Amino acid sequence: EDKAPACPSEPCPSASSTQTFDWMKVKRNPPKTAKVSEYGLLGQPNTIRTNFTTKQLTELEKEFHFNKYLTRARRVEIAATLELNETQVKIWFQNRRMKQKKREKEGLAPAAAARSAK
Amino acid sequence: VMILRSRFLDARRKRRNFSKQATEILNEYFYSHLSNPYPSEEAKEELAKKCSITVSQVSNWFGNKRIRYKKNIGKFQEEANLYAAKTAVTAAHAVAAAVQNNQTNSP
DNA sequence: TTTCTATGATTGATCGGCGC
DNA sequence: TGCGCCGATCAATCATAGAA
Repeated sequence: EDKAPACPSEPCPSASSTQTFDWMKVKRNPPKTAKVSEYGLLGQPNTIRTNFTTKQLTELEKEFHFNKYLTRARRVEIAATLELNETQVKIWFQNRRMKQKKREKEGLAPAAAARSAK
Repeated sequence: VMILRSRFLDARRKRRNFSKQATEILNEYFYSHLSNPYPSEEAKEELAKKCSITVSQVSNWFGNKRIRYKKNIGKFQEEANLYAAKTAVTAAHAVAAAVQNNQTNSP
């Protein structure tokens, strides 16, 4: 499954014992959260991770407990209220749902493990 | 910038390093699959069991390992050689076990 | 004890695939 | 052709454990 000799795209310039595989070259494109303005020309837009404020997170969390999924209207409303992009709100909910699922999974496993371990 | 970095005293505060054996197992898998260190869900569960940690922790470990490895390959060279030699013998086993986990590889 | 490094966890955002 | 979601992953950062 991974020992295919023809997979690596390159042999690797100077490796003493290991080569450079494709996964080591993977590069993510910078966030599109950019707001062209503010910087006029260059000055790297928002190529960095947005740091949500406690207020924004509190509001998002509150909304999440009310509804796990957002409607377009609600998304627009929240984005405006919290001064975030609709995409950021959408992504936040997406990540939040995954986090929730992960918690439920981690929350039940220990119980089952403890039960079977008894 | 007092910033509310406080972040609710995250859970990551009381962090515990994994046992030496666990790290040993994870590294063996990582270096014996260096061409594609992406364990399948089933492989993660198996590793989690062997290491006595959760599947999420296994995922975190591989995520951190991959990023840090490619960030500074040179720094891991010694470690890579160490495990490469150590796992060379068990490589056949790893491959055999991996055969059942057909991944998706398309350029 | 203080400083620096190794490492586990968190999270905003990206990538590829799927369904509509 | 496009959008939202899922699952996995990336990448940067946080805070601590451990080495120096």
